[in-house]
Amino acid sequence: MTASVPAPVLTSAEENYLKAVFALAQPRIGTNALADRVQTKASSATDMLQRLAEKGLVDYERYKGVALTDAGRIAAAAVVRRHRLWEVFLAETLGFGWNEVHDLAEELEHVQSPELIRRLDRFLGTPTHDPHGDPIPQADGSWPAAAGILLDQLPPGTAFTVVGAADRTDELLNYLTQVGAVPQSSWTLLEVLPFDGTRVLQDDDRRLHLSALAAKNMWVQAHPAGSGAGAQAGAPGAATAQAGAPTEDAPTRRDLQQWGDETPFTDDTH
Amino acid sequence: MTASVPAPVLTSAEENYLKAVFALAQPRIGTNALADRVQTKASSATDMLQRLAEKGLVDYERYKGVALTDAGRIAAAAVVRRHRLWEVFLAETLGFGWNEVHDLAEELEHVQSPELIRRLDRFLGTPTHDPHGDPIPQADGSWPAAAGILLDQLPPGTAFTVVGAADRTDELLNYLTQVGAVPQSSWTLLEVLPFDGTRVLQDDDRRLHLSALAAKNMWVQAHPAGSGAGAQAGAPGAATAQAGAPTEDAPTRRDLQQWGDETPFTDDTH
DNA sequence: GTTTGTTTTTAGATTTGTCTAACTTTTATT
DNA sequence: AATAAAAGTTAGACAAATCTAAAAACAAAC
Repeated sequence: MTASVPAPVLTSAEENYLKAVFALAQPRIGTNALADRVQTKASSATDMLQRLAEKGLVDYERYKGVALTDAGRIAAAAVVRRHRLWEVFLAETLGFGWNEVHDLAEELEHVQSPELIRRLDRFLGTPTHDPHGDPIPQADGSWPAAAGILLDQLPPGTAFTVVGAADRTDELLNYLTQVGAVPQSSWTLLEVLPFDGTRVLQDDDRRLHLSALAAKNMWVQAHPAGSGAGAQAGAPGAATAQAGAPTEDAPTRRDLQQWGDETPFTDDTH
Repeated sequence: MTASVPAPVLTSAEENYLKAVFALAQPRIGTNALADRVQTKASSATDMLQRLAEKGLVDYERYKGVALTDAGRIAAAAVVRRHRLWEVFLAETLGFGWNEVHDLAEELEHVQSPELIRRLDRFLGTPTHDPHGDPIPQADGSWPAAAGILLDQLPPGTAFTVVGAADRTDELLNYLTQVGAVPQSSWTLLEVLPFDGTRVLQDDDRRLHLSALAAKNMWVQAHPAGSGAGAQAGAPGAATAQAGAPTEDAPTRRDLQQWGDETPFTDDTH
């Protein structure tokens, strides 16, 4: 039954543009930058912007770029919410690595059903952050605070848990996965080499050197001061791989207590 | 990232037509019947059939209807597999009722990723039948046998478990859901009224009258001869709603031991 | 074996989303 | 300010998927 699928309020293409505007429009964003982001040509972006403007989702002015309207911001947040919930599902429930979830979530996010998202959210234990540490817009429209701080800012001698990556490129994610610095893994920052800022990390059984650049792009959560070696910040209740359905592969992060308040909003809305 | 989604081998529309041909082409199916099924006009069906024929998926001859080729049969089974696995997920994991899963699965089935389906299948415990009792084509291409027999055929005095419905219309599913004759519920067939064939069922605490027509459209599995009152045929290991994610709503069936061998192939491929 | 009626196909148009190529506006440079 | 470069827009075309309207093929009935 093709027609049993209800006509979507927004097409997948419209949602993708909206998400891109949301991600890039600090105040406004230009046509070229937008086209670049959604992998089309500027002319296509112009067309779409005019359509979105007609629907009242963006504030568009010829030659002056676009910004989201309030309605647009709400619609975009809904798409981001769907995307990130699916990412959590793919990582935690199905065991995909954090470097594999994005593209699939990109497809799943366009399935239209508020009820589906509500149930998925509930099943996953109402997570606050996706496997990359990005905040998941909540059902009430609120945005959780950052999942942690950048490894960059952590004082030496501190034990911590990896909770995400500020840079979600395959290069970084694959690298971190390979060396085992994945979400939920715990380490101690032994020292910061004075020469180039390299971070020396210690695991239960491995020692790892990370470049300053890598450290600047890893979200971590420091363990409470007086906590022992294997302290884990993870909360129970969320859905991990289950009995009868053994999933191997990369582990992922879990919802953790909040931190600062300055949601850093690193441009990308994956 | 629009372009990060790989170009699909088949578009959603192509998959839908394919599924329809698969469902209806006993030997062959006419253009009108097909158009009817996919909710389009005959002219659109003609266009699409010519495209599918070019791709080698159907054997199409002007004015003579279509049949699937071997390649088409394989492709169609893959779509049906995806659809039914998602139905199981929606029902068992997210707690949707069996009358709600079809439309959503219709959207989810077009997400392109063999790995996703492999993991979903594993997570669900490699189920053999969907919430309506329809067989799920297995990864190796095999088709499980029917989930049970029709309530129609059950001798009075037998205890049984509901495992599906041969008619998946909203009318029947909603009705059965309302009276509690849902998948995994257990009953005893007390008697068949001689006048009109009404079935009298007995629950732990309720008595229920079902019309002969309803009985003819319910898949049930008889409990083993010497089993007591609350005997349950359900196997463990599959994924139901989990801790931290309480899902209410309708329960659903579980994989059960096989039965006959004549997979009845009731036309519809939902 | 024509005629009538149903089924199927063709022809032409429409919508969405895209493209290239050409043109216009804005911004930066000298 | 004049001009070159960059950014943005318009125009025209195309592919997918659909539609309506009209023509063609087939099936039956008389």
